[in-house]
Amino acid sequence: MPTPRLRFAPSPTGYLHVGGARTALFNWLFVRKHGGQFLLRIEDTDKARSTEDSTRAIFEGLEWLGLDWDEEVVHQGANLDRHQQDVGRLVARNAAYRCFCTAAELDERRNAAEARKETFTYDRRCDRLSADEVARRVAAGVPYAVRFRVPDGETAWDDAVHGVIAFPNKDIDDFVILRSDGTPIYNMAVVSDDIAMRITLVMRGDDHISNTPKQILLYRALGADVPEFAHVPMIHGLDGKKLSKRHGATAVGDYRHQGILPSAMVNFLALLGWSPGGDREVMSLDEMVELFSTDGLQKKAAIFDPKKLEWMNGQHLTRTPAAALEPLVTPLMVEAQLATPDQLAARRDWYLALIDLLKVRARAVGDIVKQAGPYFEADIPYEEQAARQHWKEPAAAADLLRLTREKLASLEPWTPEAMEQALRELAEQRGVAAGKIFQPLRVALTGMSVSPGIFEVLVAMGRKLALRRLDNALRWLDQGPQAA
RNA sequence: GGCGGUAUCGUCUAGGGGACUAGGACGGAGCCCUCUCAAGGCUCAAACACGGGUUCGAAUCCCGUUACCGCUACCA
Repeated sequence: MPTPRLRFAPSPTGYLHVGGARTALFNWLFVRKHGGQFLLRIEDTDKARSTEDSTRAIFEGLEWLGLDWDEEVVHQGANLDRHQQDVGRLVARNAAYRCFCTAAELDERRNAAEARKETFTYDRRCDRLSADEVARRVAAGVPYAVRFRVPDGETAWDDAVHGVIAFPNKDIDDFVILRSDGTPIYNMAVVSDDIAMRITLVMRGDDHISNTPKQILLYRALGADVPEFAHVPMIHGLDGKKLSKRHGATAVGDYRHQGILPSAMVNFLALLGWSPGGDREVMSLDEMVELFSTDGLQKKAAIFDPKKLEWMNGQHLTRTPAAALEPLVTPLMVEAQLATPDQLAARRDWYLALIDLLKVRARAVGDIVKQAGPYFEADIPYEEQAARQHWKEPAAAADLLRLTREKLASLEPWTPEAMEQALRELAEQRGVAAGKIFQPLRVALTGMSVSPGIFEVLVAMGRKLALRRLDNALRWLDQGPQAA
């Protein structure tokens, strides 16, 4: 087997779509598994729809996902000369011919055929023109397109995911390969570029299956080796239709901003249409490289389920070390005005421990920040629901909180074990369930009825801040909401 | 319409002639753990599209039907 050379060839007409990202991922996994090169080609021949911004978005998306590419990025638009030369070779070899039919004439004939409920196929009338006539029209400056003359027979290939697929050539029209303005049609440009890039395996979406016989015919006519093909399934939305804007976020950048980890995104995308076999689900990129095989590629379209992505993200969040999460979390901490980068850096060990404490309960990066407020200096609000439920009778609640404060103020050492012992003792003395101490304390400390274990909260908060929060809560309970 | 592709729980999938009473995961319901919420553990509901073959035996192989998807441009 020659060294594998695969490519990802997006059109820069929007942002990096999750479908494209997944196709890129499969290409990348194949190359990193078997060795070889993963190349990037920007199909920017459609100048009207291509933008610099979306090209950059594609690079950023791939980089974020960790899909690095080899060699220089190829811009299809820069290869116009070669595309035209290849068309010229096909005409010279008599594999293609000039067609003087205008778009308007073609439309008319197509409509007429449709009206008669017939399938329109180009009738090759221009292929029957004499050489003299063709020369005469060319000399006269009559505009022409170039059509590929589809030979008789059948075109088939052994697809790496579908097995043998065959098309009778009679069902393939003599398709245009060069427009009358001299620019190549998609199939022509792709084949010309894939030959030039020495691509050995074309792995792309299965919406290209019916382009493949045309492309194979082109390779052969050009005298080039035909590469292998692997057509991977599409991604659909929850309603079973092709994934589009109305299904919500479709750009990988959207998920990045929602707080999805790249490792989770890549893991989730890989499982949409590929399986390592067995029950493996949560995997790192390295593990996927290890396990990847085209045998595990699915034939049917997969539906994008955001719920499972969230779950997957939660899994990756708990497995990712705090030090790796920190660069993602810190900007959000700063944005939420909880602390400055310098303050966080000054007590990095404490900060990393806090991230470890909160990440277990997070499904998005931002969830860590949402829970982080109580551990920083600024005063906290009390959730109405929490206060109502756990501070039902203010006087009694204040009473218990005061005793709790006393215990904590003098507690030595400041450890979960000591805290637990002291507070359970208190509960016993007062003849109440331990939860009757813990829950009101949780509200005083965090303002919420949900948090990590209460002793973990106390440790992360530190004695000084914890006592201050208790004092604030007591003032609130004694004097009403205004006093806090 | 023509051509091509696909078809296992709601969703992602395991499965490649007998190990299938069809397994796992998400989501749903419930229980356990427990100071709350997550996490974790356990349990439950939930699928081989349909019809014919082939075979001693079919989710697995073949054919047809149906449904869905794609292509059918001087779009990509």
